[in-house]
Amino acid sequence: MDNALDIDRVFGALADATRRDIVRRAIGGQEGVAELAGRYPMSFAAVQKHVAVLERAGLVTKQRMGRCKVVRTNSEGLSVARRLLDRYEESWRGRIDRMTELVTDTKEKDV
Amino acid sequence: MDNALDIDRVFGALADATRRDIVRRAIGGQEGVAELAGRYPMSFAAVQKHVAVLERAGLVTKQRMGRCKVVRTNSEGLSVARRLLDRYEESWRGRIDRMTELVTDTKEKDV
DNA sequence: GGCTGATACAACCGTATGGTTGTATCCATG
DNA sequence: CATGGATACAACCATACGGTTGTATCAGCC
Repeated sequence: MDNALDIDRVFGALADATRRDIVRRAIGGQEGVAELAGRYPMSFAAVQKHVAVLERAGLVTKQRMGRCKVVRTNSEGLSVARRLLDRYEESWRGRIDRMTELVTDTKEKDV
Repeated sequence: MDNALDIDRVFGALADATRRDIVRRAIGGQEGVAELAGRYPMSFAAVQKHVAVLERAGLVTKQRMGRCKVVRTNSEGLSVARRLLDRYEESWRGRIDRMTELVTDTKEKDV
C-alpha cells in the first residue's frame, strides 16, 4: 500500500485554488511556466513551486519545447486520481446507504 | 463563488490518511471520539483535531448520544464533495479528450 | 449537589508550506 | 562561443499544521 503517500499528494495538490487553476490551464499544454506565471498575482518562483507540487503528485508533466518548458496536464495522473475518488466514494457510499436504512429503521423504532 | 474556500477545505481534509480512515470508520456512526481515538497511535486531542478538520469541511458531524458524542460521516457533505470532484473531472476530462486527439494528430504529423 | 467520564480548548513545539528575492544553470540562436 | 531568455534552485521569512500535555467545561448518575 505504498500509494497511501500518493493519495495524500494528490489530494494535497488539489487543495489549492491556484494549483487547480494551473491544472485547468495546463490541459491545453501550450503554455510555459513563465506564461502561466504571468496569470497569477505572485512571483514566478511561487508558480514554479506550485507546478512542482503538481508534478510530484503526477498531475502535470513538463516537457521541453524549443527554448521553454511546456506544462501539460497528465490525463493519466488525473484518471488515477479519479479512480481513487471513485473507489473511495463507492465504498463510502455503499456503506452509507446501508447505514441510512439502518438509521431510518432505528428512527422508526425510536419514535 | 464563496465555495472556493470549501473546496480547499474538502480536499485538504481528504489529504490525510488518518482523516480518510476516520471518515470510513464514522460511516457506522456508532463510535464516540474516544473510541475512535483508541484506534490510532496518537493522543486523544490529536484525533479530536482531525475530527474538527473533517467537521469544518462538512464531511462528518458530531451528535450527542447519552454521555458521549458520536461522530458520523455526513453523507450529504460527501456527496457535495463527490459532485465537486465530478464537476472538475468532467470539465477537465472533456478538454483532455479533445486535447488528446489533438496531441495524437500532432504526433502523427510529428513522426 | 457533587463526582466522574467524555469532550473541548489553550499553549506550546517542530516541521512543512506558501510566499519572497537572488543567483546559477541550461540551451537555442546570432 | 557568447548572449540572453527561460527555468531551476537556494536561502530566508511568516504562518499553518500535526502532534504533544495540561486544564476547563459539560452532562449523566449517585
